[in-house]
Amino acid sequence: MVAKDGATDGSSSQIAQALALAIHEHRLTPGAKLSEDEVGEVFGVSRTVVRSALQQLSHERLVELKRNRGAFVAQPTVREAREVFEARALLEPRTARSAAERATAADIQALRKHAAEEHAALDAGEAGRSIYLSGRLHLEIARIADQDTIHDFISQLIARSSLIIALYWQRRSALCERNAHEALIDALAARDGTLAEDLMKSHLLDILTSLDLRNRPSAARSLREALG
Amino acid sequence: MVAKDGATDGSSSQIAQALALAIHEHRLTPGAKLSEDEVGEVFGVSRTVVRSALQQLSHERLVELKRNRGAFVAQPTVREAREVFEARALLEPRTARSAAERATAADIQALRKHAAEEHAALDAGEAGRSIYLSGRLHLEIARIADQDTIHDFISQLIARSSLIIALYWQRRSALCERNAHEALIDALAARDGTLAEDLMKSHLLDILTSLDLRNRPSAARSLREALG
DNA sequence: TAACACAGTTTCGTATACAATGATGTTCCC
DNA sequence: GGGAACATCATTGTATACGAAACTGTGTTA
Repeated sequence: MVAKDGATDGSSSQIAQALALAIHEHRLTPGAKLSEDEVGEVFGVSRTVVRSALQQLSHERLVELKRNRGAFVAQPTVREAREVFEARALLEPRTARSAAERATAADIQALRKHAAEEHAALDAGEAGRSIYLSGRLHLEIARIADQDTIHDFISQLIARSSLIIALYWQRRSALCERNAHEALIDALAARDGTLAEDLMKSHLLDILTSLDLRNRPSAARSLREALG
Repeated sequence: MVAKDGATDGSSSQIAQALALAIHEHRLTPGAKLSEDEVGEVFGVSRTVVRSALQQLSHERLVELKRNRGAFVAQPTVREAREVFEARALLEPRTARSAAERATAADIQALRKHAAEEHAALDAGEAGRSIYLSGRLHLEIARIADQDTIHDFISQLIARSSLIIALYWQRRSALCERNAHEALIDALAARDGTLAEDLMKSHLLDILTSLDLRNRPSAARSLREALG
């Protein structure tokens, strides 16, 4: 996969992507029901292809399929939240190191542009989009490391992180991100693999500790509203 | 998931599991075509549920779905082979350390039983089954570490490794496995996390270097023959 | 008033039918 | 005889239909 998704097998993958984006940007919140009929009507396809899309998302752990009950946007538990960041801690620091060793000037430029977009979204008050773009930055780093398999794993973990943040984020300490990403990109630009690895490690720890892993506030919105 | 797969949503997952087992044990070899009609006839279900099963397997990278062409048992490239073991090198050693720190007496006993089965299969000349059981041993270690998310990743990597071995294995050096697994279990039994981590790391390296990552011998067998 | 039972409605699970795409075999022309 | 265009066939992609399971609301009863 990486950059362009050449293997998209038509409509079902497109719908899965659209739904995933809506989830990433928190337009669809954890617990929201995804009725097959309703999704099918929104996208103008039959339930057959919707089922295929939902199954894809279920395998990425973005939606949960309950037998005879339907599909719902996943609600990661506290335990799952810890596990996801445990896995990221295993994968991303070493990947950041590889990325630092491989990054080209064009890569660095793309990363900076990405970070700028993220800041712009944050300044514009689009919190959901900024979180999505923040995840994309991590993914871009994984892409630079040029390991598709690990990239795919990180992709899934970031997607789930988006859900986790939606559930367990506490308002304060929203600005730590900015400096962290800047420093990371600087390390990559300097080809300093060790520094990049350390920064990524502490960055992930920062995110984890900024979560409130006790209670679970939630808010389900309707599908049609989220997809407009 | 881990041990019992409570979330299996009925027939399609069962069929996916049956096909996965056939692939693990090399009764279905890389490149083999999985016709929807044929699979449906074998299992006595309609194409609808077969498609669902094949889609599951495609997400696990065990089968490749080619649009308008059908489903085929995946044929990992040399690059994919390297990537899979790269990912395993990132995940499994640290997981082995966690497992060593958590393993109970019952866990160790289960591991030894598992290893015994593996040896028995190897002695009985059931190469395919012994490879499958070898993978299961790695998976059991991940289960002991009690990290479902990482466990799932490792599960997928081991499944793909089975395909890689089917394609790139060279006959000689079949016995290194035996000692490696014994030593690993000993380290876990001794609660020596550092040793377990090191052993796992070198064990994975051993497997990788025992592969011939240049040419690709392959042999497709018919579906009905493999499934009896 | 609260709890239970039942029927109605909605939604999912699976099978089947039709349309579209790619593969195969044949024929015709050079 | 070789190759290209075409027709036929097989297989997948999608839609629809029917049966089954679960949720909802109402009415009855203790």
